[in-house]
Amino acid sequence: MLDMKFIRDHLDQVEQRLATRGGEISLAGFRQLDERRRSLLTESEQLKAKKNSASEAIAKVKDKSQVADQIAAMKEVSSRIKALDDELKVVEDELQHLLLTIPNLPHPTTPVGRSEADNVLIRSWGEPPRFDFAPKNHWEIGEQLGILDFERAVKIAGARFALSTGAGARLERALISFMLDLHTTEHGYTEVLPPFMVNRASMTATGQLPKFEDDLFKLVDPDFLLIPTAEVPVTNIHRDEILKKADLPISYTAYTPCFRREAGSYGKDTRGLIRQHQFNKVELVTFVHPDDADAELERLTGHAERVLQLLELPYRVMALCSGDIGFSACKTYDLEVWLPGQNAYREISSCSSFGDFQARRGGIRFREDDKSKPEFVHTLNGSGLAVGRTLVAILENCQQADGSVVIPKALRPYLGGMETIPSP
RNA sequence: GGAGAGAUGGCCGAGCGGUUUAAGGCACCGGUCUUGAAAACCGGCGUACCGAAAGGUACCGUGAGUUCGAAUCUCACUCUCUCCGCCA
Repeated sequence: MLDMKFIRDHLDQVEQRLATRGGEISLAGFRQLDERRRSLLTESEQLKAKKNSASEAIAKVKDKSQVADQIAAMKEVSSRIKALDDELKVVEDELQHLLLTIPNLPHPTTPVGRSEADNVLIRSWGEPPRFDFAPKNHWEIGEQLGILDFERAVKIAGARFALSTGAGARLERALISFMLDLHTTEHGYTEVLPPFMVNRASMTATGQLPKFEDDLFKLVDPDFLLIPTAEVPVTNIHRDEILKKADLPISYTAYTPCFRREAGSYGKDTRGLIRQHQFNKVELVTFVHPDDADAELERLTGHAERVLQLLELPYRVMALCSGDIGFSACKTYDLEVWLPGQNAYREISSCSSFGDFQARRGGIRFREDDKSKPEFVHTLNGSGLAVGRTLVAILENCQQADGSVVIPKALRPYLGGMETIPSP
């Protein structure tokens, strides 16, 4: 959510900066609601002041019959206040809903562009492997090794679900442990294991609601929603709190499954593990002082990159353009891992800075010192990494001519020293 | 699922229609005293919104209602705790 006062004072500038996201966002409705709200509020509050002082005067008189006409007059005032407050509530609800549907302002360093095609290459790491045979897709490799079973997953659940078995299941568990250990021991994150279902207030704070309800899986109980990312429960750890400046930065890492409806992506990535209704992810979430947010995005992105480096998987870092960043983000770096089976780089992590956008929605604040007013913290998060896609990258990059897959060295201690997944 | 109890400021806790600008205590911050510290004493100490300011308004779990006036009365809901049942 943007600061209402900032929008009011910089209406044209806000409109222009939002326009770089594409689509059309008009703030004419905002101006109208904002003015109506303030005029109703002023009138209502003046009448309340009058009512309060009259009540005090009436209270001092013992014989109420002497002030019967005053009491009658106040009855009028009260009903007028009620009428004003009723209208005010309608206006404020509308204004609030409008504010909740306005996306974040792109960061000044976010490249301006319309689509994915305008994203900017920042750096790349590692060399795509050369094969003296035709490299296979991960679903071919996985099925041949007997570690991925898509057919049975369809039977159990449906399309866009996967069943890992044997070494596949163990590899995924190893990846989760490996990532969590790296982030907790070397990068200073605190591990958390949050709820996988959250309430509507939590989804609203991080920005999934009210606009993207269709992307979420809902339960019969309407109060609970399945998380599409650990960002939601973890960021909400500090919702409606005033943190101490000395506590910042706060860094959490969490493994959770993620549940996404993938509405509107029917044609895309229909085969394999790339796009699933349920997938595992290790997430990084940090709360920082506003002055540190820019540097923190670089650090956090580096922490996600470190996972790929230790796994020896080639990748590149892209700065998303204004037309491609998410609703709540002001700046985003995507890490794209090389996938030989697709002969392309594909997203494996998305690291974003949200400024005070989520903090304002969620009331996450800190005090500069004991005397000063609370200010909003800045929040950031990134995948560190998407576990299913990491499995895909390992299968495709580390495949051998004989159909076996060599396990990256860093992962072997988590697999009882296993060096390869042998071809059956 | 059944029965009961409760929800007040960072914490404890009083208040149960108008002397509450929410008592009192603890914690915290500033000061006096002291060689220093402690103690004692004095003062300060919530959040949000409207306003150029002065100032005003709202908030005692949430939402409605009664009343000239609600932390206080009524209704609904939510959450927490205790016991019973069920359960990994």
